[in-house]
Amino acid sequence: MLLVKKLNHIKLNRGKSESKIMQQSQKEEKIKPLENEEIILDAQTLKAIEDLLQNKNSPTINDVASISGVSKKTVSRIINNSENVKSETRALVSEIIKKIGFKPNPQARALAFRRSFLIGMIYDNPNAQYVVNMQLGVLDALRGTGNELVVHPCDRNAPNLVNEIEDFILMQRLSGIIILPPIAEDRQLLALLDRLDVPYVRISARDGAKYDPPIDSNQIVSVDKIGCEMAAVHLAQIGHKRIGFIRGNQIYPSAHERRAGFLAGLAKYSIEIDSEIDVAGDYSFESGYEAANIILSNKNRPSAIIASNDEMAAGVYKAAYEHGLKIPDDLSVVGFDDSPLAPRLTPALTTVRLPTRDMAKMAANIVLSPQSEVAKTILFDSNLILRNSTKAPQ
Amino acid sequence: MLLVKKLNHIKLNRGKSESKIMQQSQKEEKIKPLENEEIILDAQTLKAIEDLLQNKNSPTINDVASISGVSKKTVSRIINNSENVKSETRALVSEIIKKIGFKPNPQARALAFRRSFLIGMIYDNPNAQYVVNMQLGVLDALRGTGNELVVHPCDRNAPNLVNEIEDFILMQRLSGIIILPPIAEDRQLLALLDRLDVPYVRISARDGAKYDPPIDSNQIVSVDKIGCEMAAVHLAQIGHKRIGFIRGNQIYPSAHERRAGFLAGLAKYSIEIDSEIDVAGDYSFESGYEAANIILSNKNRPSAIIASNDEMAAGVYKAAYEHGLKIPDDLSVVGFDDSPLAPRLTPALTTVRLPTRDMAKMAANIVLSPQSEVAKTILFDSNLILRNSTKAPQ
DNA sequence: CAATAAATAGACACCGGTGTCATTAACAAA
DNA sequence: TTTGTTAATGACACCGGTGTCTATTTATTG
Repeated sequence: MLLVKKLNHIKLNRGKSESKIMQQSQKEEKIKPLENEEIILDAQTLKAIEDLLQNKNSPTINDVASISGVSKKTVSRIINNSENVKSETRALVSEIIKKIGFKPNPQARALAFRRSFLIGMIYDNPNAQYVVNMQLGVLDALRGTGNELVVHPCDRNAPNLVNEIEDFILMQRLSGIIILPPIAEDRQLLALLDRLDVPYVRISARDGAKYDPPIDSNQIVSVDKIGCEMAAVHLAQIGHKRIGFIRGNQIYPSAHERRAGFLAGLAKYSIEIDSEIDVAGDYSFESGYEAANIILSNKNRPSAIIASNDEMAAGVYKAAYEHGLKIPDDLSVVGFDDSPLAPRLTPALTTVRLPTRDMAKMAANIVLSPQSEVAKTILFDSNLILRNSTKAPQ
Repeated sequence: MLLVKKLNHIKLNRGKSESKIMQQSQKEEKIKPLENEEIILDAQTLKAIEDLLQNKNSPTINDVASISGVSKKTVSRIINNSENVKSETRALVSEIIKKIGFKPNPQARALAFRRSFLIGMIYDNPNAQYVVNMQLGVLDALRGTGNELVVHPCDRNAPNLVNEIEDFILMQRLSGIIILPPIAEDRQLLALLDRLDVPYVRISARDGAKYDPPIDSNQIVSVDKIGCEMAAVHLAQIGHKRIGFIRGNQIYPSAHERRAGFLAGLAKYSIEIDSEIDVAGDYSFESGYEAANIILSNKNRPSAIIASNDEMAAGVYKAAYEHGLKIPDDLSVVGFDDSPLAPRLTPALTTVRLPTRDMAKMAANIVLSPQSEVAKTILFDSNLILRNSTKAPQ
């Protein structure tokens, strides 16, 4: 076991002659460490650490520097894992940093780096569970990186939305931005983000490259289509021949993707879509209720309904109840989102789950990592969660 | 209409003699403004502003200072609404600040002020809607104050919870903290907050002063009791004589308060509580389901059940369904929280609403305002939301 | 072994504000 | 007019880090 003695204790800003003296004494004291070195600090250093810890203020980089006997720039290099630091120096200073519990001040770093180590999450989404899952996912990725999450819900209809968000980003000097649907499709906002030169990731239900004009940015895409296709296939497999569909709000890409999945599933079983039971909705409970009323009043009532989200599926439950239909015996229902609502409905709702939290985590990781030139698109599959709201038709 | 000319354009850090010259020329140029003064800048200043706006970087306090011809300290005073600034100076500099769109850099201020203008929200709460409402309420209060919200969900069972939160607070130098239940009752955490000397507000369902030992801190208290009492009174009024109750998790004060409200309501109608239908739950859907099964299997089945939250009320729906009981005809149900679930259940659930968002807004306002010595307690009443899950017994 | 290059460390200015204290201006009282 | 007092302003250090450039060691090479 070898020792690394602390370098020395002289003041900073010393003159040249002093500097030379230091180097000499240093040479004498120091012993080169092997692997698995153990750092042992001398009594004087331990005393200095002790004294410092009495102090109520949290230690600064200057404290570390003076105790270690190096310049604060060297400490800075070690904090930031920069190159060109001798491994012994690094080991010693790291030890002292740990001993005195030094944590670099984020505001000071922010000032010097010209960015805040804050990640902003911008959204206007009514689904609380979705938003919370996204926050949790981002925090999963941020943990231990020294970054924090600043949430910024907004109103997509506010006239000065773009300006407001610009102020937010510029003032806070955000290190990165994650933007959730539906405003992740807002062209003006995306133009702003491109202009501001802040790393950002869009979360969406459809690949931006497929738009016209295409959106060229990092994005996390949930493949909503797959899940809806699985739902349709599931219903067809257990014997349903006539299946109603309630669409989402058409301004969201997700609505188109989900319906496309539904159609794809039907196509596999050569079932034709009947426009009379393919009804518009807007993702709200009420619209689901109304759409279900239309579908269930059809002279050739379907034996199953797929709703484009769980809210609307809950509306189907209400309409079924009023039509005297029992779920799943008289009517099978499938939702989308696997919201907290789904398992709590009676009977529990079969639905499609998106890996929301994982998507957000991935988004944050991309924002944190050094940006490559080409925009990344990462796809996440959705999948079907079977519960008790579907059954073979009678 | 009178004019305020800009003071002058000399460089900062000028010598004394220069300084005198400035003052003289200033006297000649300046005209005292009346109320409703209109600020007119001279051509030279406008040119300087023009030049600055070409620059891509956001303007700094030095830019404002040099254009206005005052020191940056004076600009600082104006930003912070300090005293001892001549009203003309203030008007002029404010005008220039507006013209060039100067926004003080929060990180620089944070460094100098030794606090970050970030408000932390600390919680471990599974109810997404509750959390999101709290966030929205806090943001309502923060808007326009230059503060931002940093969210910090955590795990109440983590062994190093206190240390982790201490690091969070100290490193980020939070300007204030809002802490949500249930961890707003955690004694260790509260001890930490007291020790750290950061303004914080607890949100809770029971007045901390009533604890033993009492908690002495700013707090926003929801009076859960009132709402439950109203629920019990409502059921009694429409004729229910035998009412079941499902308790919440007893580690939360809310559980006690809600049950106390229930008992108070019964007492008003001289209804006695039967311990056989006063069943434990833990706020989860499953526990509600199981408790309801116990209650509904009672030989003397009650005609109504009050559940301590909506989740458990949804569990009651499931149990009722399985017992072949129709809500509300055979069984009335009342929940608590007015979660998004409540109106989406079939039939829509009568429940108690807490003014969550308003509570959070108030909490944030307290955290932002200069702290008085005495701890504030602010009460918010809950109230009953009537929907379709209650009906006179048959 | 000297000459040269590469690795390591430090000095100093700077990021963009605020605190403290000194200085000057404005105003009231003598 | 002079003096005393308060209002208004500025100079300068400082908050706690990083960037740049220079100086010093150490390693490499002819």
